[in-house]
Amino acid sequence: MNKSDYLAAFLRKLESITELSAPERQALLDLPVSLKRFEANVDIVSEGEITLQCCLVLEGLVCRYKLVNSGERQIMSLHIPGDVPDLHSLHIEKMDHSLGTLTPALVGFIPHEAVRRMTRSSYKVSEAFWREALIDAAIFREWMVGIGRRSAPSRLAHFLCEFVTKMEAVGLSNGVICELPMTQTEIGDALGLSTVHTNKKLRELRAARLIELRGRRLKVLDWNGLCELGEFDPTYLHLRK
Amino acid sequence: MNKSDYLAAFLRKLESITELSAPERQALLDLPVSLKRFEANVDIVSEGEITLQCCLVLEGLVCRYKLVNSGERQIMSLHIPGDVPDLHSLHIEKMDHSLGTLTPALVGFIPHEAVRRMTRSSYKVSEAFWREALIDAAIFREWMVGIGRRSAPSRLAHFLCEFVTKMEAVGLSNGVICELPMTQTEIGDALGLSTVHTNKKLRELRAARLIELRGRRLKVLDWNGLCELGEFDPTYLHLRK
DNA sequence: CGACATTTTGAGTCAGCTCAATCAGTGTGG
DNA sequence: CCACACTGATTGAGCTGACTCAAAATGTCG
Repeated sequence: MNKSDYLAAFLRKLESITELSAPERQALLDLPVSLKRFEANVDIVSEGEITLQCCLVLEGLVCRYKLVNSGERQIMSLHIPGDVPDLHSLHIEKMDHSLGTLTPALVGFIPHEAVRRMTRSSYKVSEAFWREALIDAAIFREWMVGIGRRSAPSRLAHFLCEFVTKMEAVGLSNGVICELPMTQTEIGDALGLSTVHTNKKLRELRAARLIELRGRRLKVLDWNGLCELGEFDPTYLHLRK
Repeated sequence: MNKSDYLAAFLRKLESITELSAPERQALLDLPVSLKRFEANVDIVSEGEITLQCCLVLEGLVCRYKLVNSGERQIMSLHIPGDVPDLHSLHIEKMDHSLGTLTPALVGFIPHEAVRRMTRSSYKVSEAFWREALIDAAIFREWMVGIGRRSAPSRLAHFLCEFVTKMEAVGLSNGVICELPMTQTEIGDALGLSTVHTNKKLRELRAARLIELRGRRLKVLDWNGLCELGEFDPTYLHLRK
């Protein structure tokens, strides 16, 4: 795999939400990227840091999180290959949260400098990135609604629907089966639930024959049932097609 | 009050987060705005609509919300004079949530057309708006942490700290006293709490001499105590100064 | 003075939490 | 191949923060 294969994941992601012209695509492929591997459960960028580069997830699963004083963690978003989870650092230098790995990961770093040069030379690219930030925000809102107003089983169902949909959009799932390399504690941290409760409700989803979940592998047995339970409507993901 | 007085609120808001040059300021003041009044508790834009204009809050309090099937509401953000709560509609046409008034409000509408012309002619303005969207997202994240991982009293305290801070940034509070024209039901909807529980915990904050809250008027008696209880750290608001 | 919206209170219930084991899967070294 | 260590999944037994229901008190405004 060479550099443009890596950037291809990024392109694929961008094109799942926006249309790009050939020169724009080329400009993106020409971005300078330096690669770095991380093991599982380490920070890529920590809260409070000032960054001079954006990071691009190439392999693995990455999350955005914050810790509260009691020591509990809230995971605020998940990032799969193709995502640039800290594009916002381009305009907001100081991180108000951390970015960490959930699995071993391969990450590409692109200097702000280079990204800014590109967004300033093409308003199309600039608007594509802006749009990407807006979709991120839409996902935050949807999670907020879930945490604030949905029951644990519904939240769980919604979470799984969203994950499969996002994985499918970048070709990492067929819509039925995908890798879900998170522990139940981590899933709970994303949904504002305790580990024990997450376990019990996950068990119920299996008992209801909505899903199969063994080890890191998720299989959706009843997509409609899962969507209904989670009140999942993918509009907020604003995917093309 | 004439048109540029209205746009001045918007400018003030933008300048609380970004620096603008004189020509940029002028271009913003030249934007075409049409005014409309709304009574309390009505939608300005509803979920599912496709919009061709951005709305600018000039007077009153506006919120972004979503309803879930059980009929419960989650308020996802509050918008005070100077805010453009649906700037995102510029790049995401279909609303995935509603925008409604909490009080009678005066709203200005600016055609997407005009905004887009301006953002495309000045990358500074474009980046200012982008930055604004990123700050919105940061606030969503912070609310998510609160709803997911903080106790009711802590959430309440955090909410009040944030509200006063935002009001102060646009000159609508002196940091101690401000209008908070929301019912306890609405505050609960913003925090993912029931009305009754909101009432009881608010009462506790008063009993602890942290705040005074009568009618629509909030007075902070013990700012440090309130911040501590709410674990309030304003970094995520990314205000200048 | 109504009529209506909002706040407050009390009582009882329950979803989700904590604590404390136990079980299962995986990897390691001998 | 087995014993041990470690991580993650599961279970059971309370506990409690937050919820619902219902009613009373208070405020607001034409």
